Amino acid sequence: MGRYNAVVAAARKRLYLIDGYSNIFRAFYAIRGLSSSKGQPTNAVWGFLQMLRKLLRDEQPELVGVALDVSGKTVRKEQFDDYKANRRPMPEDLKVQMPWIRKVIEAHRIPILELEKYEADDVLGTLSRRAAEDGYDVVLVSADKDLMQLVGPHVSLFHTGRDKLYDPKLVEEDFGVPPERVIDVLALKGDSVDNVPGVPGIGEKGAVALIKEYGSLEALLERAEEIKRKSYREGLQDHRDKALLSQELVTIHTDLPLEFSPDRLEHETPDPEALADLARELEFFSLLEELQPAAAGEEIAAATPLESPAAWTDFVARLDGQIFLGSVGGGPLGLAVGGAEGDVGFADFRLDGMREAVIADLETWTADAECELAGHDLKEVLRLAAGGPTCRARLFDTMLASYLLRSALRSHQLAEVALDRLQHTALTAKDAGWGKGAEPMVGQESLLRYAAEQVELSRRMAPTMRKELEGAGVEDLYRDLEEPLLPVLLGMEETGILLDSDFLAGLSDEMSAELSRIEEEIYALAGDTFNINSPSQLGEVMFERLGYPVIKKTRKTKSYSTDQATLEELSTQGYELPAKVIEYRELSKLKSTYVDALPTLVAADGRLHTRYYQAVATTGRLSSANPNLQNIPIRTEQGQQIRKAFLAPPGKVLLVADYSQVELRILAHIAQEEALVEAFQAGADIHRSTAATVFGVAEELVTAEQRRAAKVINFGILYGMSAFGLAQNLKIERSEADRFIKTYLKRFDGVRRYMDETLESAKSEGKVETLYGRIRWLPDINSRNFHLRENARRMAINARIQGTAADLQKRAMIGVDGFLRREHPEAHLLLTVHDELVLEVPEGELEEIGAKVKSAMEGVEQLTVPLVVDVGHGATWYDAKA
DNA sequence: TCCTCTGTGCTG
DNA sequence: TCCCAGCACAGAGGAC
Repeated sequence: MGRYNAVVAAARKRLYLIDGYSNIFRAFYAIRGLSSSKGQPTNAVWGFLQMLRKLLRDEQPELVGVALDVSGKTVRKEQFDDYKANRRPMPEDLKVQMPWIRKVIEAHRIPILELEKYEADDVLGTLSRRAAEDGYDVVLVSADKDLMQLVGPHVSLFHTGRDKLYDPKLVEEDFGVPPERVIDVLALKGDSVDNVPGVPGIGEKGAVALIKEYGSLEALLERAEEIKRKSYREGLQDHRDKALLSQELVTIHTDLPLEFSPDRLEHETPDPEALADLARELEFFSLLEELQPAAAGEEIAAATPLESPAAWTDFVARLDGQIFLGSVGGGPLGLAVGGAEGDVGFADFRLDGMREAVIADLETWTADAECELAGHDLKEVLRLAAGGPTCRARLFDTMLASYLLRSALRSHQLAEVALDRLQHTALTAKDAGWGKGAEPMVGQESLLRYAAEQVELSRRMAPTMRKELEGAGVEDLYRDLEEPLLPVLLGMEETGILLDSDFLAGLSDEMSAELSRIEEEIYALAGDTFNINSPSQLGEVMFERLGYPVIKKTRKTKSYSTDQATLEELSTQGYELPAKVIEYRELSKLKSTYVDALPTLVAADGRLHTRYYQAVATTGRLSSANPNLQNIPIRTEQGQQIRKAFLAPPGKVLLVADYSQVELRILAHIAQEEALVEAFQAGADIHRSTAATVFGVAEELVTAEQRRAAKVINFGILYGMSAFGLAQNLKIERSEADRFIKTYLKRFDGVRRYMDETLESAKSEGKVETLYGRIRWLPDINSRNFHLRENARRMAINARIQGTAADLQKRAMIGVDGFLRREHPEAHLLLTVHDELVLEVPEGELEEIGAKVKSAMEGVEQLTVPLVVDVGHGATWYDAKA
């Protein structure tokens, strides 16, 4: 008999009943700020989807269903008028996600369980009872502990929030009473959200204790006069009816007119097509990636291995029209090549003479103005042709096209763009055969597949992208700015800048000595040694061991903040250690990030070759990495020393040219702000002039303090700063900051108009544009989420200004590079730092080139205000400051 | 051991 | 609710 039962028990099938709403609400509140590029909020859909997929994967249920409420009046609502009167309406951001959540459930081929006029809880209650009776093991999946009342011998509750599976024993352990008494506790304590009155004065603790003592609500009410605690006794005697009504309200019905039909609930595999559609629409890229292998796209054939230089020559001879190229591997290892259609060939540079043959053709092609080269990230292809040649060929780079079309895409790497536009998951370097220390062999199938993609994916995207560039009105920007800039950047990277590593080595030793001195002082003050570089250890020392007052906590992990502002505040409060830590931090930052790191990146020619990324910054700026030469210190005396390590070689000097106040000039121009325009035309000190206007004093009477405040306000305006931010920055009251901003906008009416117009057009078109039509999309500008919306507004204000400055700088670079190549072949552009250019020029040509660079930069565009460029020169970057 | 996240700080 | 745009470091902790 026992044995027989065991077999039956093991054979019981498992039915998972998912409580839709409680899981959806939980997902909605647990995940914040997720939305598609079109502004559709997706947090609840995503969270619910994750929960569902995890459940299906981990539990492999045999039967499954999701219960949802049907909108409209329920039987309960009719019976109890006040019931759920307090329940707040579903947030708008969640409401719009409900249709998608239904689609998610449908795509998984899971039935939605709902019954007109009944609540989901009652549907769950009824089905779980029937299923248990019919021999199933039921698992309720919910984040709502009210469902504990349904738990029984064959019904358990999986609590999604706590990740716990409740059987009757665990319910009693965790909740305090067995499942059948859960309603009594709920009835006593009430629930303000659902407007269940309960008994006044009795909370969860009291309710559990009372039910434990008396056994049930009925017994409790009967023996109410025996209760010792007065408030409980009187509460129960006075509100007997409320308690009974509450019990009725919290009781989940298990007797709805509802069939339990197991056939319908049999779990099927999800519909991959429907899921992929959904993932594309809602931009769930990681899900899409997961699905791709199943939803196989068009196969991409492996590249044809070109076995010899002769095979290469033969292959390329048959190409006419556009030539697609893709570099393969870091070295690179080889080059993939193809025409507008047809096979892709792969030239492996490990084959004898191959590299030379390829480079010879590349040089021919780039020199030919009739030739059209295409591909993704062509800078890496052209790098093979020695010395960054004057490129005359037309270049169609799908990376740059993607950047102009959707600057805010996570990245513009081939894999990312292909996923976005072709829904194709590209092979990774690892797939191709690269691993730790290993590289794929010549002719290896995986390498040939990977190589083919480098050309094929770009080739599939190119024609549509061309049309889109035209449609979006950014074709000129591509042709006149980004395309000609590409070879300029390549030239700068290949030239590099000379670094004095010995000088830095000396600096490093001095810093080491200084650091150990400060270190000792810090340990003495702390009473022990610890790692000063560790924010968590430093926080523990200061706020726990030494008991300093906590100034603020960090955003993500809520640990003690130890940033500079905090340390400064502690220091002004008279603590000695924080000031030492500031000193230590400054020095150790300079040492580790610059003094010690830069020499390790010097190439064999003694020079640093940074990379410029043309498709990274969302505003149109360039970024620099490996090393980043756009953040070399300048603000402190100690930091400036590092610039002494950047040198000109013998016979040459460094020339530095930078735009003065370019962003404020652009603001004056775009906003047509008369007060600013006049100041710039008069050649005034712009911060002083702003101070005079805002504080209502004569320019010569502006104090240093007022000028400093005006400078902060001027920058704040460019960034869309709030009164809060300004107050924090100037360390003044919010109300005072508010007054500053109000006065500023009153006096600078054009700026106010500029802001209003920018926000207005951003709201109606979902984007803003620079002076040259560069687009910044702002999907969150109309979001109902305050944080997202305010961020988008600030970006809108700033993107036009910063982006226009970037456009001007890029134009200037193309102009300067052009005349250098024609007229001063020994001079080179080396660096660009947003509004500054650094060149290396022969001593004898210094004056002439300086004048030409200045006029090229200043004349790059005719604005309402003059563009002013300051020029300086010297043997080092330090000496060359303008 | 490698990788990712976090806090911090450098630039325009 | 915390000012735009980047890159890189050290520490910490989890995956392998």
